[in-house]
Amino acid sequence: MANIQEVARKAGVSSATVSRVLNNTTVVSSRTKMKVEKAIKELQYEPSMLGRNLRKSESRLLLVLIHSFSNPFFSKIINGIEDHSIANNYNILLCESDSDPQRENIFLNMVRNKLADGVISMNPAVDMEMMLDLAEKHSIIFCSEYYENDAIPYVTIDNEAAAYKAVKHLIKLGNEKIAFISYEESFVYAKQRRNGYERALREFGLPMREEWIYNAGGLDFQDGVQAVRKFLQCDERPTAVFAVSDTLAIGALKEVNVRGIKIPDEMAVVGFDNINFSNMTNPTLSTVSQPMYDMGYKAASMLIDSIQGKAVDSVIMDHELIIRESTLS
Amino acid sequence: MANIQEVARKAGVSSATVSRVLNNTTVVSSRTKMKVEKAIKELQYEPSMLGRNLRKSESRLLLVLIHSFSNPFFSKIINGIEDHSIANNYNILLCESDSDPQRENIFLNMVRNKLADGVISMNPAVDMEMMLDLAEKHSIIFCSEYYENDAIPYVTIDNEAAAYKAVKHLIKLGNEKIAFISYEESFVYAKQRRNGYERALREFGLPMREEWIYNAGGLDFQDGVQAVRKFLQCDERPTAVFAVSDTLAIGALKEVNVRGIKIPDEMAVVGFDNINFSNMTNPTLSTVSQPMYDMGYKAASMLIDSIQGKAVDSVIMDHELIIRESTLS
DNA sequence: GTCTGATATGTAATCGTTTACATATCAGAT
DNA sequence: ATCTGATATGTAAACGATTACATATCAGAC
Repeated sequence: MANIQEVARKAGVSSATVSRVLNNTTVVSSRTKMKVEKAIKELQYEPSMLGRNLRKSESRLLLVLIHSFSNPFFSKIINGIEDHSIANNYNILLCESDSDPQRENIFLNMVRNKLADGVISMNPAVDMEMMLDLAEKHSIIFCSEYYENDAIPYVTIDNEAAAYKAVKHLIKLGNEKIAFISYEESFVYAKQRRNGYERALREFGLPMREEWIYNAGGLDFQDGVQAVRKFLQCDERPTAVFAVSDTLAIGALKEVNVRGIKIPDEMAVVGFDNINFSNMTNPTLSTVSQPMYDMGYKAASMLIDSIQGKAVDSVIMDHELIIRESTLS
Repeated sequence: MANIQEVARKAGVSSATVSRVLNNTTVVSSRTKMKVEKAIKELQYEPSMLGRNLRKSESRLLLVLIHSFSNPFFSKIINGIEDHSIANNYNILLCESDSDPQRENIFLNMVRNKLADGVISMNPAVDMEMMLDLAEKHSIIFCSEYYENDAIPYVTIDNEAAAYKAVKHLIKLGNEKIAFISYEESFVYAKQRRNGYERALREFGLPMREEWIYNAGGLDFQDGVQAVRKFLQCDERPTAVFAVSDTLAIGALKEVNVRGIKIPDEMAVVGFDNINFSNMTNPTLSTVSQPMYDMGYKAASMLIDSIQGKAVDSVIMDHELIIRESTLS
């Protein structure tokens, strides 16, 4: 593979001039420019990013940490991240750290090792201390899940308000026994959603029972199925379920269907995230929609700003309650 | 940020020795080793991949091309790719080229520019000529979708046989009017699945009608919905549907449900891919399962072999027909 | 004919590693 | 005391770009 020196030799100029042609950085006379371009074509020269990256000491790669590919919630966010990154000549290194906790370390080493210029973390299970430490020398943005002080900028929604709105909607429909499918309340988003759930119940003077709260072991459909099985064993069977995630809600829907319980009359269900599927279930699922694409786009924009040394502020985006058949009589 | 020279100076050795300690490449006396490790710790030194990559002229990055994140079919494959890559000190650069055809060029430039050491393409819409050209100088593996000569190694399943098996299953259930939801028959996998469909019909002497074949405009749920609407307008209404993708089949299921048509008695449905969600629909979806994780794992293994100059052979993996409620009376 | 400033190009250092080759050191054999 | 071979370390040249600085060229003004 030809390098810049060979191109220079062939064109009868110096490598500096070739570089100038390549980057359009200074004026090069049109005659030399043509000579250089001819040489490039003849040698099928392609500039090496390795050389350029070393010299500029940047990789133009952004690390994106997610918990798991299998949750479709992330795909739209990633679309947003990717679009903005590519438009700014960055590329993304998508890393799933779910399966193996020590894998996270491998990934974060990439930014320490200059293989990535910055990080967008969407993984709520991330080691916060490590992130805080890393943030002192590198650019980090949280997306969706974040750390509850302003040490690291984030883009998210008001989870508490969204959950409150969802539960209030269930209450307005006449439900008084409302169950909650939670997940890992050490995660900020889960805790906030629970707070919203509790606030709504309190505000309307409704009972709050431990047995109506199921702490799922994961975010898979199957975990939602389990939750409903548990609820159906309660002495006082709940008449509505709010889940912190659509995947859980869809599993719940499934199990309610299987048991022949009528939705929403005997059991109303609301999820969270508005993933694609939520519109394809039977019945369709009411849910809270986050502006996923925009969140990703904004996070990427914030990260690139931060890499370039600009100050960035956290953002809280709008959410929306989407009412579908699972709460529509 | 400290570099290797500073570490060397601090430890009172040469940078070569530091490098040797770092890479465990030659024997270093335990006393020097300790000195070096102490210096590394004190300076909080982290070796720069940029320097290393340039020197070794490799990036240790694998480019993975997919059509779209939104099809969950890919997520398991990517898991397999990632696991094998990371175990071999590679990382993956996941690229979605759906939205923008010229984006593909940006991605493929990464391998020309040495930013990626090889490519796994799962994008059936990829520009084949460009890939063939690229394959002359770089390592490329196709996964799932491939090019029908052996110029570029691939890992896939026998799509024709799988489709045949699925349709035969519908026939055995007593269906004689079987519709087919296809998608872009310029894609090898779609064409092969159609061949399997047609072979089954022919073999059992069943009619094959143009109006029972719907060519979807995309792979979204909504496209499956459209397909069923079309089928229901036929003079002779089909009693079964085979779709080239679970996403299409799930859309079909949805629309059939909405119309109040009984599944599977009045309309049986079979999909393809066994995505997670296919088990959560109501009723659950019969489908063809591909060994997605293994396919990804194998593709990564083949690519790394190829990068290291080994010869690799294409692989055809096993598939399995999974029978669920949508074809179970 | 000299000077000035603008324009175009070349020179060489630099980014941070790895590694071929050279050299130093030392134990054990003679 | 010298030699040998093994072991440990150092020297310096890559890898392939970018860029500060120096220099060459030239048109126009005097």
